[in-house]
Amino acid sequence: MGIQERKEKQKAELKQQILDASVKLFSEHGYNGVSMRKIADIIEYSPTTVYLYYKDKNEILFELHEIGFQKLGEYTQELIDIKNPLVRLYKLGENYIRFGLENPEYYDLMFLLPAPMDFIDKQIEHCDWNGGGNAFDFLKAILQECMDKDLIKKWELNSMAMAVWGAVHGLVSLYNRKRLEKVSDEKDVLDTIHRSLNWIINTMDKTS
Amino acid sequence: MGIQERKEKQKAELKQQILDASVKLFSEHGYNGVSMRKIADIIEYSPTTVYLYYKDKNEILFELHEIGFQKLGEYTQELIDIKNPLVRLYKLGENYIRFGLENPEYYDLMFLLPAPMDFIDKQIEHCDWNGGGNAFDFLKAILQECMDKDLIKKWELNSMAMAVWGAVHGLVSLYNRKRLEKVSDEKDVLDTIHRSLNWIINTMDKTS
DNA sequence: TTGTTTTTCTTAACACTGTTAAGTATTTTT
DNA sequence: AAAAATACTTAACAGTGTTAAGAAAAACAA
Repeated sequence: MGIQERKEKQKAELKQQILDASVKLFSEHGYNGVSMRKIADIIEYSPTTVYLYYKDKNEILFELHEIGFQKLGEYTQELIDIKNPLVRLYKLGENYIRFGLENPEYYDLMFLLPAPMDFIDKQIEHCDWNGGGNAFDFLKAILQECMDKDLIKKWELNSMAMAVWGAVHGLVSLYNRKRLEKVSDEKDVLDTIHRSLNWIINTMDKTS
Repeated sequence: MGIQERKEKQKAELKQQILDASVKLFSEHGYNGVSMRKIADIIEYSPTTVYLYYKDKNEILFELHEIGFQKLGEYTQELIDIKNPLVRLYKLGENYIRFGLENPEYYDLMFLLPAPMDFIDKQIEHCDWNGGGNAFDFLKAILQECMDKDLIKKWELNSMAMAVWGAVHGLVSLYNRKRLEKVSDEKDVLDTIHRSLNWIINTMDKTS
């Protein structure tokens, strides 16, 4: 059935076009720049056609949030060949923060906005948060290695990982949402953020 | 001029009515339940009248966010007579987290949503973030006392305070935005959050 | 008391938003 | 060529924040 095949290819192509249009709008005008009607304008179909390819707007935002995790992956790729796990942890923190500050809109989608999680929750079939889960596992593996090599105090892994993630996420989100500049000298907030990360690693470090 | 006086009192009363209606809507239906038209419905005036008392919606949300800081203050009142500053810090963290989980909509307004900060930034007259500033100073004072009493390692105060705030804020916001339950066992996420706080304090504690 | 001015409030509109029921074109199959 | 299935659109619902222009009410002056 060559026709069936061709039709499915065309459908996949249009679905990709919709996603491409969404990425374009999202990159150029951020979260609020993405609307069903604007997507429809770009692909030159009516707004309702978009709903034939994506269940709702949340599904599109979910796809965008996945792209965000791909980008975050690129920021953490280079770390794998750092031998000392505590140094690796420090660099992971630095790159996580850098990703968050350089891609605030993607960061919002990944960690701040309800939309992508709402999509996951409303899925009938079981659907995990793979992006977040993998990133968290990566962090946990480093922390486990730090404990194994006796670089940090032993502790229940999950809670320690959540605290570390919470700390860097807290810094990024407070900065992006303009809270830090209101309580600290506006000129060197960025420096202070990095000193914060330094303090965290330094305080964890058993050998220091 | 008794008339002038009475008119100003009436104006103040209507302004308060608008705020009361906003609080009611916010408490019952959250952030998305507050709209200019719904406020107008409750006070039984036309939507445009609201604009004669508040510049825009952001100003109303700013007022609500201030009420949130009052509520947070109630959560931290009881701590002042805890002698050991490290224990006080621990209890502060506990109560901050409890506030965040018990009042997620207020928490959003105070630390997550752009609206109240947008209002501050667009004010012509200088306008500080008093709520946030005071809370941050409270935290800094405790940390300074910990350093003075040699309970924790000495460090530049601002960055340490930002790291601690970032950590608890990170935990609260990741939980409220449904990220933690996706990477950790859903049943004991709350326990894990508290173990995270324990780890932070324990890791800071020089004497442990 | 009448007329004028000032203050207060409303009507109507603009330009959007996500989403859906119902109907039209187009394409494929019988 | 007729029937069935697929693809797409029109029009509407029910909202959103905000503003220009005009009406109603109250206060002041003659």
